[in-house]
Amino acid sequence: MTEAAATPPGVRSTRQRTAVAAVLEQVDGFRSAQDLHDLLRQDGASVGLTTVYRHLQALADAGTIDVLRTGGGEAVYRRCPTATHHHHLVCRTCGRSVEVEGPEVEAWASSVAAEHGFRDVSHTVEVFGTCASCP
Amino acid sequence: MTEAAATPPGVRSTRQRTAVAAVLEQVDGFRSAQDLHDLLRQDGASVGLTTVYRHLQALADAGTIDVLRTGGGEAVYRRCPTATHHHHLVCRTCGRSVEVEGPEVEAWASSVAAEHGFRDVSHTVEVFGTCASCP
DNA sequence: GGACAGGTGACAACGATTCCCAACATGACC
DNA sequence: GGTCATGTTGGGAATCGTTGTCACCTGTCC
Repeated sequence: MTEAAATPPGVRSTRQRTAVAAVLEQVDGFRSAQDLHDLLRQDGASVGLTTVYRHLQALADAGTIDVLRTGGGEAVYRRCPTATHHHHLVCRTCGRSVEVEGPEVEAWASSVAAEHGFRDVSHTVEVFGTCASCP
Repeated sequence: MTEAAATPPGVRSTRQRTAVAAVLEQVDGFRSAQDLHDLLRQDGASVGLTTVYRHLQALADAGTIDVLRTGGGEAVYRRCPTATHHHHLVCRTCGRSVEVEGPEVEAWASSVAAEHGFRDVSHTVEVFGTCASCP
């Protein structure tokens, strides 16, 4: 798999690609592919579901958007302002999410992995809760 | 559906229930429901896939086993010796997993949540890597 | 204008999980 | 022991999110 920079040579900037990127900018919090597809429909930008999945995957591969798995196994996507490595504090009720950093968590993960002889370490850290504006 | 504590009145201890619990004791590391189903078949204990799912869910609800979601969206289950809250260091290649504790992570999660006004906080922290015995 | 490369989208296929429902096992009661 | 009520089981159908396929479309370059 080759590293795909933002619109590398040979990748066209089509109406659909733009529409998917645009809808991700508009929404706040994590949304499923189907949600985004519906939103696109509502906006009048009719884009096929397959195409939505394709672009989401490309964007995720490029690191432009973040992907999370819900408890139900559904993938949810979000365009994050922060390009650097970070984690999320997600509201269980409204889906709103806050980007958070945790240097101590990064340090803990590496030290724990090293301690047990694990290499090529990656980690998933997500915090779920109910935000202040939700009952 | 009633809340199922560890064998509450009205819940029978059937052959299938025992078999599912037993196979979880035998295996090391996280296994998918279908894997466990296959293992049961191999052991001669024929249990329906539906039943396997049912018991895994019940055990997970009761907190007896831990559930993780793989990148592919598949749920994997493991019986953990440690009853207290902990996290996992999982080998990407062989699936072997080590239970780890991270008081600093717990502290970080609560403080970050509090800082943003989130209540009823839970978190998922998993560390993936390649273990010492895998290439 | 024509050829070409890549993008698109309707639909089929897929894998994991859940639903449904008839058959079954068990314990309680007579 | 026989009957009944109730909870459990399991096979297959259904569902859901996702991916693959393939004919068609669109922009670009000559």
